[in-house]
Amino acid sequence: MGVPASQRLRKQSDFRQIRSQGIRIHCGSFIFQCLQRSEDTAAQSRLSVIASRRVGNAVKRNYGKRMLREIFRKNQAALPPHTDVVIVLRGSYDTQSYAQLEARYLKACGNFSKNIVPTKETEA
RNA sequence: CUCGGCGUGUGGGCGUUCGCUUGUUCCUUCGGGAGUGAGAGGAAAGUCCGGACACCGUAGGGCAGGAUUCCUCGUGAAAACGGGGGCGCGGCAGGGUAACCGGCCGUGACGGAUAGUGUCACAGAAAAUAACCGCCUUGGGACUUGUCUCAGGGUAAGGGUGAAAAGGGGAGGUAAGAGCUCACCGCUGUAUUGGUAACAAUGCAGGCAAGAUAAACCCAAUCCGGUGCAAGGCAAAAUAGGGAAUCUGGCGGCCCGUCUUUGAUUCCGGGUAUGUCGCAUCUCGCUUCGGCGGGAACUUUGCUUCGGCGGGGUAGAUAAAUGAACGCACAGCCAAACGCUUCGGCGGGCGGCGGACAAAAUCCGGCUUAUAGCACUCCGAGGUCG
RNA sequence: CGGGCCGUAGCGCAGUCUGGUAGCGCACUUCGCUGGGGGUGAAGGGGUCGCAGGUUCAAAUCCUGUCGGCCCGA
Repeated sequence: MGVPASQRLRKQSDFRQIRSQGIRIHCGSFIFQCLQRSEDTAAQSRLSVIASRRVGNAVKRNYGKRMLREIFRKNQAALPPHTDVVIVLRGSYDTQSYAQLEARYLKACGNFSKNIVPTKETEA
């Protein structure tokens, strides 16, 4: 796994919270969901990749998870701090290369940052 | 030489950088950090079998249920696999006038149809206690005097139907027929011989009594307690030892027996489904001392605990670790110039694309299925040369 | 990891246990009733029974293997 254990999402309650309160961005071959936690919790961003059986066999599922984890690891600076990310993989991911997936991921991160920053300013 | 097929083996290599999981050593401000090792497969897959291991405790007996099924030898804990043989079926070539015979190759879930029950559509008289037509015959009647008709009897040789028609095709025999009789073949029983056995050969007898189906029920023999790592242990947390029904007994298919005992079972509702252990050092060969057993006192031989040496192996994740980027050669696919051409193509390689099937999840042994390319054995087809 | 169920006409399902004719509803085609549509009536077409092999005279059905889909169990 390209991400250490402290940066993985594990609890069912975390998934439920992100699913209900987070922002969802469609990126073609995957769905990007994320939520910025309050600042008193752990400082690092966290990730989880979901690949259902509809995506393909075990080899295809694991390969997609690894690529997206690698993208997350290399581009942590693109995210606001202490953000939880859930990526739902779709079956058509293998039509795109690693570089194409990375570009879509960075675009989604940029959209998320633009959405989240003004709300923070109004709250402040 | 090319192409195709069955099977077996192999299952992309090297290097740099950035990362993940984990064993171990050291340091630590107990958060972690540093060093050094290890890190998917032949099928990890499907979950079709068998076992180890764990728990339950009706593990005793019987019934039910399930599994297996020619013989023999070997490996193995068992499932299973392999060698050889027997029998049946199919194919090939050969011998023989023929019946048939032995040979090679392939193949078979290959116990039992005289233990019993069931089923056999349509067609057909009849589908398993066979009389429709036909053949033969007895008695009565009619008349055209050898035919018809009525009542009865015998007959499985012939007819057509069907997947299958009651041993086979001949000779004798008869009113017509019939294993009624006879020889051969086939069948059953029995004896002898050969073989460890399955089975085969021969003799004698019976005299056709015996259709198919057991991947229909079933019978015979052998084996099987149930549940499965979501087994189960520990720790922590949470909560309402709540409500209803049934039975007075309950207990993992049922009964007997046994054990325990005053509550038991089922349903509804609620809560928890977190961490950790299980969960990763075994196997093979040789051998010293010792122990047990065999043998006859010595020599010697079989098994085995703790050791020693050597070979091989040694992943342990849990929203689930093996990845990403780049470079170099080696396979493979597409393919531009250009050359040859019998105008069908062949050679050639600028350049581009780019690694088969598929990923551990308690472990092990099998089975089945999926597999690009390469190598090898065997088989088949085509071409060329001698 | 361990269980269970289902693949039959375009769709939803019977038939499988107990072998022999593949059927029902909606949909589809043609025709009639109507000026047309809807509705209704009549007639008709359409199925390798998931795939492969085997048992049998004969397989959707029995047996074995395999592919796909669905569900349940802490």
